Amino acid sequence: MSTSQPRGPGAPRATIRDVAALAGVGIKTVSRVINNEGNVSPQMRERVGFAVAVLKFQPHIGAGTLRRGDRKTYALGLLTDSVDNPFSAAVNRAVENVAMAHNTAVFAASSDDDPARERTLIQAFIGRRVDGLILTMTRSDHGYLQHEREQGTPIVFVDRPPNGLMADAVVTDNYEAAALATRHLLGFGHRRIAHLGDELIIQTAVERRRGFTDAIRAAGLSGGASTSTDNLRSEHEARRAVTELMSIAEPPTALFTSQNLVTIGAIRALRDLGLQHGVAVVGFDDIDLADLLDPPITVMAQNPQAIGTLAADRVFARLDGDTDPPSTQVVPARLIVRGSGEIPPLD
Amino acid sequence: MSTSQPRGPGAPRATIRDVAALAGVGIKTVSRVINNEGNVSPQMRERVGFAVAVLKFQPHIGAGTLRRGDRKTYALGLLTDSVDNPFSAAVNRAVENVAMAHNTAVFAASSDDDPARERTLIQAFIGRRVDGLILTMTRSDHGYLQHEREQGTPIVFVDRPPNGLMADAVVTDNYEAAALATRHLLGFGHRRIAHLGDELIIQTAVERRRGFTDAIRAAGLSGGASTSTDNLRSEHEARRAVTELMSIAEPPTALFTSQNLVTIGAIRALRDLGLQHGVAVVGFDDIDLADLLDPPITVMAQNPQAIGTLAADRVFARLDGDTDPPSTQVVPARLIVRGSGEIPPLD
DNA sequence: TTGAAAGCGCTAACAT
DNA sequence: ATGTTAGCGCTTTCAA
Repeated sequence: MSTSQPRGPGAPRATIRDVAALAGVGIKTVSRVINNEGNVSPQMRERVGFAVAVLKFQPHIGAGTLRRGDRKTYALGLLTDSVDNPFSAAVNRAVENVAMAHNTAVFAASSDDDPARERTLIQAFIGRRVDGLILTMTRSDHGYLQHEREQGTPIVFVDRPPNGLMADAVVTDNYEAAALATRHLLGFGHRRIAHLGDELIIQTAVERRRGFTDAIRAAGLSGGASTSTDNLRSEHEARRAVTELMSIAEPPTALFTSQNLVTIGAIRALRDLGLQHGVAVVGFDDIDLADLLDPPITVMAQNPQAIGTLAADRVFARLDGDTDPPSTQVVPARLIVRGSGEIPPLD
Repeated sequence: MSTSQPRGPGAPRATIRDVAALAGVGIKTVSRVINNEGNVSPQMRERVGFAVAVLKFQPHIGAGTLRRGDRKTYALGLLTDSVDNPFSAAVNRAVENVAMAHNTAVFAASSDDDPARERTLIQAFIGRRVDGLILTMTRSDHGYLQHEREQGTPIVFVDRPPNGLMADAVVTDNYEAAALATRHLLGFGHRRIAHLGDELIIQTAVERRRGFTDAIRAAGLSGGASTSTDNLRSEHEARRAVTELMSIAEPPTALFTSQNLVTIGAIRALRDLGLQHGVAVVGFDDIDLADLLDPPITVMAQNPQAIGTLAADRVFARLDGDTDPPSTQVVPARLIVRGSGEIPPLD
């Protein structure tokens, strides 16, 4: 084991010039070798390769970016609500896989669905001249992105559509998926269903709420029978909301929880009350171990891997010169029936 | 909503020179303003600010890096096994929080515990001249990092100690935590305990296995009574391994599963066999919803948030000139007793 | 307080 | 097939 300590720089970092000097060639020849260009004799290639190895030369990608025609940084900016959220983490991994195949690194950042933080992080990406942006945005106006688009930077919105911008997007049909989930509950005879939703600053929360409300109306139920609690920002808030909800006079017999953390909070609340087998639950987003719970949780599952992959593919297609009009790709969600969503109403 | 499409660059991106020209000042003055340096009159500041706004000028951080004395890119490289793993995702988020406070962006990459991929990704970080590296490594030799350290780049190892390098590290005491978990099972009278472990290419897997084995030996049990199954690389493999294990003549009465995915695979296998209440389980790493399972899962929980925070703090301390000898910080793990680990042996 | 010139490490354009 | 020169957008150095 080495005992040397990090006492700051030892030998200065080798540059392309150092390599050229050691190999006794011009710097352009070194450039040709490290970029695998043609018109280099095998002997040259070897001499340069030797010098590169001796000096442990690592080309400075940023310096190349500055001079290169295409100005590529070989970096992407990915913004999600949080790298720590399982849904976003799956998107993140899918994006990384595609990016890696294109020699591209990924900056990952978490907005916490805070419009100010969101903007700060995007500016940071732009200042670093990322080749493309993959963004999960709040509903706040983000027209400020237009300028960056005009510079030619591909921008793809994931999970939620853009606001005030015509741009590529990869999303789930949240309205339809929520309506489907709601109809599933209606089909089992429920007439008092509660919707528990995320912050309405988030576009998908609005869509899911609409899908729920319209499905309830279409079933000919009065709005009063079914309720909606919005702006639940954490598992904790969801838990409290459900606990309160179940204590009212005629409590709901079924819950539609419109996001993974909300679903978990609701399940905890029902457990606390011993109602997990008495109240039906359908959640939006799949949850790890949902099948091992008692009852197993029925969910409307999105496909984050597909969403991430398609979004990254779109970015690289644009970088490769695709000039088709912006398009929105809809990734299907699917209902996974496990048990919690098939509990009939008690009364 | 705008209808313009992304037809490649419109007006070219404004540079510091464009701003200077529009404001009728020298570029150094613009530089002073955007970097908030002193010695600029208020009038100048405003004139420049106006031009910046008109042109929507965004300084090119990479260009500055090239010339600046400190050479900082204001970017960090974070390598974990996968951004998609809940443990790593929690580390990732903690690192991001610290980095953001230092105006620094985070490249996040997933090694899949593959030494070749690991090296490729680190080279990519180095080529981008990140200010610091936070790495979760396999046990493969990584002496090649020494050169980068000598260039002054702070490197902090997270979750697993470095191999062939004296360097900062932030880890859990895996040996002790595994021994503790094993003693917990022994305390309930188990004499046939199975260890189900991750790939031995991973240092922590080796440590946990050692902790298990030593605790078994210290209890005066013959090695034969307790078994170890290693190199389980997925939930699926763990599930199969446990299924087989339970079909032998004298099957174990307790399982120590040394990683989150392995724990989940084991739980599924026990369920399949209807043994979830008959065989004790203690898992390493906490699992979402572990408390809602039947039985709730007892785990030895690490603290990924603390690990990520301390690692990032260490990087920035080094960047701020800290020259203390490399140190290893040990973050405590704690046993969370929930039920599955307190099931007594049947025979 | 302000600005002109040089140069960071690389690639583009143009010799040879 | 190889090398020379200029210059990417900034900051540093130094002069005014």
